[in-house]
Amino acid sequence: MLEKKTSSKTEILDAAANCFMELGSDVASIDDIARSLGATKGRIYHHFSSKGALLSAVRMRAIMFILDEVTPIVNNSETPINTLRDMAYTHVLKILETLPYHRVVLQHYRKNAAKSTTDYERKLISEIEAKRQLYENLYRNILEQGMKSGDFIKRDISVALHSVLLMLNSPVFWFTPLKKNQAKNHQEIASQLADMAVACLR
Amino acid sequence: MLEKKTSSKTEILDAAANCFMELGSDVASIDDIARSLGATKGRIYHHFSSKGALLSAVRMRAIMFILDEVTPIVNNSETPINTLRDMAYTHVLKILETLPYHRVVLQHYRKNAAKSTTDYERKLISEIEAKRQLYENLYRNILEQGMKSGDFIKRDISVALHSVLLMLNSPVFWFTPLKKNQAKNHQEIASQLADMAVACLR
DNA sequence: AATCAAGCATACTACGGAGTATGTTGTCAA
DNA sequence: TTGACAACATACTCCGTAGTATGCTTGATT
Repeated sequence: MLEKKTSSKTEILDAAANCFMELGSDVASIDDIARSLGATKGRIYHHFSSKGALLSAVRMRAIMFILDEVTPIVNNSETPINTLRDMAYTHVLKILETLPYHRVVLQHYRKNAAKSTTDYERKLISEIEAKRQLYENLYRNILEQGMKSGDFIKRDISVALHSVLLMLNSPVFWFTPLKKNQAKNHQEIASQLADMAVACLR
Repeated sequence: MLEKKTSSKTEILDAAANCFMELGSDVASIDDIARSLGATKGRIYHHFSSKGALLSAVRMRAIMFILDEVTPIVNNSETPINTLRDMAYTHVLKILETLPYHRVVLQHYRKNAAKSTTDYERKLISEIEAKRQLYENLYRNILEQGMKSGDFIKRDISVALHSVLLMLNSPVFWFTPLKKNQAKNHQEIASQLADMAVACLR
């Protein structure tokens, strides 16, 4: 019964991610999302208190996909280069698996403040921001560590950090899913991007 | 009189770029833009036939900023490495100068199809896409040339191309203008990003 | 068997925003 | 000086959409 509920919720989240991705989260209406589910508004408002809350749930889920996969990699006492490469590879692979969610996230990379948001929605947004910071710091630490040890060239930490992270997110912009050899294709892209990410730091 | 007209138009474009940047092009209303000009809708609709046309004008202006600066660099018979570095440096510098416009562009990197667009607006969008393709090909040619000559590592051309271009656009995401040492700051960022762009290809 | 709530659907309201129709002012040309 | 047009402002209309209030159905519980 609890599983029924969460499965219905994630089904809504998946549909919302797709609609937000295709039309943009401002243009896509709740009715659009409901229609893509073969349902009506009632179903969505039963699970989410507002459109902003639904959007935040999509964004949070996107971040947690990545955070849950990459966090365990950090503490394995490898060299900065190998650790970063592992993180980058895993990041790209997971991005490609859950692409619609991350397309939505990138729509909101800059546009933080909507026109009218409630306190509750602002709280959700700040929670998302906290997770994003957490994730960013994983990379910041590795970069600082690598620059200190001489594995990486010493650059402005902020410029390097953002550039690398954005490069790892680049498939969100251009990747189009194919049917054939999907897994292999994903791995190849992840491998190349991980190589480039490491390369641009040396 | 003609100058008066174009100056009023570019003034509107600047205001639109700022509003679109801050609120997102879907949320920002024509009234918002007019208000930021101390004017009303009438002024805007006198110069632009619709909101979509105004948005397209902003996007087109953004691309032309860059295209006009970078295109002349290509044909100077330098090595691929030096040419690419020059292109990248110029690109970043111009991006930083005209930041609001490019923030708007990036909001629409994926979201091509709005909900209801007229034929005229679709024509504007296809013209923008053509310019974007033109610009992309400048880099594609240099990359192919450099991979052939051995200056660059042979990678998937598409992956490398998009990654480099996105890296050069990365300040659009994180850069916040300061008052102090602005020009110097711009040049330093451009230099670092150009270095990284070249580095990740070797 | 009756009750009750979860999980929706249906039918409404309210409002913001795009677009339009029309009015107003300044400027230049004949 | 007048008429004509550019460059706006003002005052509307109309429609889509977020949100709500309420009704319906089904399965679990007592």
